[in-house]
Amino acid sequence: MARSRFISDLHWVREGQQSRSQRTQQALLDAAEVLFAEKGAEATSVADVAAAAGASVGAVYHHFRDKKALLYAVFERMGEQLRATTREAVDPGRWAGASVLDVLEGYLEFSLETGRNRPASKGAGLEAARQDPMLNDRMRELYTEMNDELMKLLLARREEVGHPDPELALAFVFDQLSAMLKARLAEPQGPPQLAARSDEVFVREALDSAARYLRLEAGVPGEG
Amino acid sequence: MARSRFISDLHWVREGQQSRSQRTQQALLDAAEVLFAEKGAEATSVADVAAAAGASVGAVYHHFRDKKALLYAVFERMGEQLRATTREAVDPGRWAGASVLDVLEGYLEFSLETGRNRPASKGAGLEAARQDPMLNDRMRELYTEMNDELMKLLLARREEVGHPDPELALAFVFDQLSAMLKARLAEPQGPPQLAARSDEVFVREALDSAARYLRLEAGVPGEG
DNA sequence: ATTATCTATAGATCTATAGATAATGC
DNA sequence: ATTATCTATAGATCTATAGATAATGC
Repeated sequence: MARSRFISDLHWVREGQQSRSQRTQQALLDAAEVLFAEKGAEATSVADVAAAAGASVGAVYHHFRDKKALLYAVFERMGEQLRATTREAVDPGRWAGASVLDVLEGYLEFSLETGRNRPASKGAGLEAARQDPMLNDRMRELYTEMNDELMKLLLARREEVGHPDPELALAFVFDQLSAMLKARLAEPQGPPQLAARSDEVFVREALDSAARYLRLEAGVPGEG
Repeated sequence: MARSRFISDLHWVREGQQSRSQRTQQALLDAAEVLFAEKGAEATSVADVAAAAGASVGAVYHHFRDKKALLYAVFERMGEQLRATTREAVDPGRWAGASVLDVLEGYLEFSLETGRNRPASKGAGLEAARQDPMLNDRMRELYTEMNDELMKLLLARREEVGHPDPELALAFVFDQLSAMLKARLAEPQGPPQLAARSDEVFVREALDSAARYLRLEAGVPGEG
């Protein structure tokens, strides 16, 4: 109790002011995220963001130099989030003893989960990248970093692969899966044939396809 | 000569005025297409479009009621184009005697070619669909129509498929290929692993993957 | 006292129109 | 004469700021 009171006190020394400030800042970011993802950044006025956050235009400019700074902040927040979850997901220790198929399954389920979790975050990040060349480059870096880590996990297991060119084949499968995930998670976009099928079926067939193409020695799980 | 003069005369009866008008209209659509695809429709002003087309703002409003009408026209033009090339590509007569793999190969090569042909057209169409819910629905219809035709071709050949659920498997492969095509053709987007590889390698591996997953009787071309 | 927020507004676009000018068509 | 185009501009946003008001912190 004494300890928790102490921590609380420490917090409260500066928290009243700070927490109010941070609360509005987060509210502004949340609102901007949703609106940018929904209508696009250009179509969203600063007044829209302020209203959606229950704040005023002045508050926006107190927290962010200009509209572009708000766009950058939305992007950065998404980037941090993506980076954090990715770091956790590709931790090599986590995958000790796992097969290629295990890693691919983990990638699929992880992506489906995080993708469905906060759809606006990713949408707003993509929108921000579309608006600004610099952010577009940063987005590329983020994905490259993430992809490299995952490819490392896969390449460390290339002995399992019977395809004549294991590196090409693993890159191809990775491309295949990320393209399908992107299509499946893109909210307002085109209608993939499989949209109606459950995630379980999708994951099962995707892994079956990968296993056969890669010619994995272990064969297809659940089948001779 | 007489005949060609006659036709020319017929043309010229109304063509002077009309052709001038149509030329500017096309120039406006071309300019809008490129700018919408590049910067987005919101970020493109009517004055931008006029300037890029070498015309004036007034000319834009002579041809299109408002900016939204211009957006619709850009979309419609893309739709017509897509529909025309698709009709030609999925003509059943064209595919008499072709195998599942032949059809898939045709789809890949056709998509790669048309996709690279006029990148702005598709980009502007997608952008237009993003701006307006009605266009988003029309886009869905267009793709559904196209997909249905192609799925018909594939389903007519389901006897070749060894996968326990041929309909699911064909839908899955189709999804797989269209997702990969989309990623491969999306200009300023993320970096797929395979971007560096040639189209030939991409097509070859994609077909190999499809053949193995579908368990096609004919086996993989060029391999045992 | 200091920091956060709000209200009101100047200045910069951007859309759309009205009226003038130029190019065809008889 | 009729249709296409241009120039100039009114009216509607939208961004960003300045100055006033409200909420914490000592």
